[in-house]
Amino acid sequence: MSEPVDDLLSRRRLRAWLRLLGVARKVENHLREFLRVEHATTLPRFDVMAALHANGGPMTMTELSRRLLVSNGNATAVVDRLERDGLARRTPSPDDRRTVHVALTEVGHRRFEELAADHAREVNKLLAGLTAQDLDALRGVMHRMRGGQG
Amino acid sequence: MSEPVDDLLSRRRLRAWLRLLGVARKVENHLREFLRVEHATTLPRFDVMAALHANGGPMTMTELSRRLLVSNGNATAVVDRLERDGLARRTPSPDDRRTVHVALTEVGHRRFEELAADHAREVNKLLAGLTAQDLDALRGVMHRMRGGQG
DNA sequence: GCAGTATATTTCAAGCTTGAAGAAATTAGC
DNA sequence: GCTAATTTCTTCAAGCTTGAAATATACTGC
Repeated sequence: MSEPVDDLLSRRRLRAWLRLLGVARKVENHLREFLRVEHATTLPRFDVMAALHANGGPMTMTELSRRLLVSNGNATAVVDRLERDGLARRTPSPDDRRTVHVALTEVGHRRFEELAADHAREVNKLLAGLTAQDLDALRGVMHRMRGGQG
Repeated sequence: MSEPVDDLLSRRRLRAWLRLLGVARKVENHLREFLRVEHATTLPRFDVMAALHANGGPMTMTELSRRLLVSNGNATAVVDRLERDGLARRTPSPDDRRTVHVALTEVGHRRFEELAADHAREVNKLLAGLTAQDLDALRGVMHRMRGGQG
């Protein structure tokens, strides 16, 4: 039940994945450091705030965890801390008493807007070497990569 | 000290990064699940074993943490668990009493070889949609992406 | 040799993350 | 309406991860 993986293309795919992962981690580490030093916050917090901000209205915990590709237990923990710091707020859903609506507070929105601009600049700096052609190519590759899985 | 990031290329770079991160997380989550269900292990353990296996001889903790782009405290923790499970072994360096040499045990090597083959197959499956041209393109893009940072 | 500096590792507190189990509410089938 | 299955969220234990402090050793310049 396991054919050997030794043809050229397979090997190249594995190398490509390892390379991709390495580059992604390096960029992620850089951004984590940037958020910590310049804005005294963390990547998970930023991700949650970004999702809530982008969504316009409030989200349920499940929507949030699915969007961010993390477990629901994780979403609970990060939102707990954002709420503790006054950046997010939970309100019970009027329609469904199982669900909670999470949204940024006014302070949270303002805070995120500051963060987002700097974050975008930093990403742009890190990816400054990429041309429009690179972005075109990457777009296609990411699309076909994502297609491979459910 | 902060120019606005609103030109087209900058915006595309940000979107490309978010896309890349999303795809990488999805693949990573899939592999994590695969390792857990099929092999009762975790991605960090796999990464450490892979580094030790690939290196041939033993590595120091610092070499290991730099290779994997993680903190030294993290390397300590994962190696602790691998050692506890009899898969890795620490031996004091004869040359430098500050450093430790970490290596896989015999069992660790055998275990990793089983894992590695399956892991490679799984990656190949996830990336099955990528052609040789995609891999060429990705290679260039990753190279230019990495060039952007220290 | 000594003082100061740098390096290697571990320890620690805090936070992140997961998967499983539990509590509460909704939905579906009868 | 009742029961069973499903959904939503939280809690929990374990593990992962970080950055900083502590410890121990090695190096460098006098």
